[in-house]
Amino acid sequence: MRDVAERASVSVTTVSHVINQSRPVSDELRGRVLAAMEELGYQPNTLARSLRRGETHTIGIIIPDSANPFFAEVARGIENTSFEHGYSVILCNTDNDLERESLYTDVLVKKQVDGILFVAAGLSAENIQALQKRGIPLVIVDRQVSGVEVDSVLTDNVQGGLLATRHLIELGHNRIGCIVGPSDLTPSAARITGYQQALNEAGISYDEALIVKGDFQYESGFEAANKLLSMDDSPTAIFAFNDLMAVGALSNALERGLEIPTDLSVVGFDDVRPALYANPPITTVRQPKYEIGVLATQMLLERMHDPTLPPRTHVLKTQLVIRHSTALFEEQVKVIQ
Amino acid sequence: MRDVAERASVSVTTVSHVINQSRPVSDELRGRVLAAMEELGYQPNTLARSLRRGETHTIGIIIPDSANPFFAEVARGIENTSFEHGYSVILCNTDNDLERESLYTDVLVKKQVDGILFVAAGLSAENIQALQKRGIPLVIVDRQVSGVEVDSVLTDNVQGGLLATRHLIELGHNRIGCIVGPSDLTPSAARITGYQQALNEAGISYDEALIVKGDFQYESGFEAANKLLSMDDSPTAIFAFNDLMAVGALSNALERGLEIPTDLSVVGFDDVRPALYANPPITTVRQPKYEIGVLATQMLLERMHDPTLPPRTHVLKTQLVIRHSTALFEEQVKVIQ
DNA sequence: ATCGTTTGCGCAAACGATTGCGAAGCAGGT
DNA sequence: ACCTGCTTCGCAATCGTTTGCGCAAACGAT
Repeated sequence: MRDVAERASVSVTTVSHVINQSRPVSDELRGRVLAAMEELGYQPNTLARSLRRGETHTIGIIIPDSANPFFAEVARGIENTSFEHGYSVILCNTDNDLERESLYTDVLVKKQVDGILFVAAGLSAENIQALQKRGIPLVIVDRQVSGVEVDSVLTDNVQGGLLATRHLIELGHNRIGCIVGPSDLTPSAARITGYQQALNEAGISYDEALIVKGDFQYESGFEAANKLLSMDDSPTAIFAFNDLMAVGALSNALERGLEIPTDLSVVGFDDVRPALYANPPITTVRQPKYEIGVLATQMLLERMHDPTLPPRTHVLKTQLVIRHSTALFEEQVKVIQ
Repeated sequence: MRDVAERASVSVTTVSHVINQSRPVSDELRGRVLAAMEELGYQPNTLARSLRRGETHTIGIIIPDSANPFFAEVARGIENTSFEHGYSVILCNTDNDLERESLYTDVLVKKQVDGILFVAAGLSAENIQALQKRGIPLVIVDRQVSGVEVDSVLTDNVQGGLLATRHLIELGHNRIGCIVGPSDLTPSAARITGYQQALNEAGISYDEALIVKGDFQYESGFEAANKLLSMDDSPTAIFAFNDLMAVGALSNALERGLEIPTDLSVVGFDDVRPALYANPPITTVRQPKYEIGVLATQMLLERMHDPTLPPRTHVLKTQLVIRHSTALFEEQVKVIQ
């Protein structure tokens, strides 16, 4: 910058001001400065600027696993809109490990990111509160965290659970197996609520035996279905709380010679690609994953511009996507007869 | 830092030196400084340090699409080992767009990342050369780029193509459809070479009609299989150049009532989760995706430590993973008879 | 007593920008 | 001739570190 100033016979002050258009500069000088910058191939030093201005044009995203198709989509939404607004993103996978989440939040504050998008590893609010104490703009995504007032974008998981279960009930099922997620993850709890609500509406009693716990991975879906389908009075339909487990359940059913959807209906959650790839393609509850990322980023940008904003939370609706893994229970009965 | 110095009644110089252990400090003073730091909750300012030292402890990763299961795995390998070594990663998706790749390389140099992991968007070496000119440590991953001498970690795609095709040939197939990728991507070209080589070995003539182009996405695999399977003399086996297309091909075959592997064998490439999820699970050529990320990161770290190193390139072997989408052609014949 | 070595520490100049404050020049009004 | 107000610009402090250079005390060895 000093070189530019010298070459243009002006002060660095002036150079700075023509770069940032932060105060009027005569056409004469502006021209000289621009020319000098051009000739020297000058590029402002981002670090120095950040140090001085206290903003890095970088945001952090804290996420359980960017290789999980659900989060991968969300992350793309984030990365894309960040890019459009001139922000870079630092990727932080926690593997649902609170320790790692804590280490990464530390890194992000040290790097002075301008804001953080946060998918909590657990329900502990500690790391989030630490960030709030430091006044770092923050929006939490997908998983609710109690005990903090903070911007958030969530999906209506109760509605999602309702949609899936009602669909199955309308098809005539009344023994509906449920492959749930870890109990410390809020989305799972909410989907159970939706499930129960739908049963209530239909006057079907809730049977604890039909609930099997998974961990949102394919393998656990396979195992869970294995339990469910080897019961004496096995369910005629399975509602898995994400698509990966649904695909696992499907595999298990297929492996034991069941025909889908004739012998068993299965519905998933999320609408990630693997649900579409399956044979038959799996009926599922769509979450607007990419849009979640976009929306969360927009909220974060707004908060960064105006930290005094009152905390807001957006709750996005889900949508039932009917494919070919679900069918009328009557038909199944007919087939048996 | 000044506050710390004041409180400990020492100079900032000394504070700096106890922090960095960059020169001996008496136990007396060190104790005072440490105490002062503790009491004030002092944390060194990374930005200022980076500005001064000229290193950011940040690396950039330029990648076509982090939501693609293949790259997602690679990225996890990168992120993980970066984290272990105290580096953060800035995620840059290019969508195979050279323009966007160029914009992102600009961002990364401006942000003064210490190094870059680069999966080229095309075969243009321009952006890479720009980085080399600036002396930024760099290793390119997965896709070869000609015209530059640069560290790289690649997979032996010829061997991969060979493995897959040989497997099919050993099973008695001699009309093997091939769903290839975009011709400007080096891995695809190499796999074709492997395919042809295997045919040669077996004395099977190469039939251009059996080659259909896809774009590495599920849908294109579906379409390609559709072409292949509606030919008069349709192939008895299909080799798709990645798993996503293999799954697409599988779906198409299933949809037209074919039984897999009885009526048609299909093998994929990469060994991503969707290949395992499929029914039947798909035989595929495994690339050590996560390890690619790890290795590439290690190479980058080494290069960062010693920029004078001669350019090295690691070529990783692939491995055939036999699952249930491939079977003997004789059996198929028997079934028909 | 003198002399070279360590050892321990601080001053002040970088790193590359931004910005409050003030000065100079010039126009117009009295 | 003097004051006022506007436009244009530069000085120098600042952001929070690192680090070359120099100084002083301590220390054993001649």
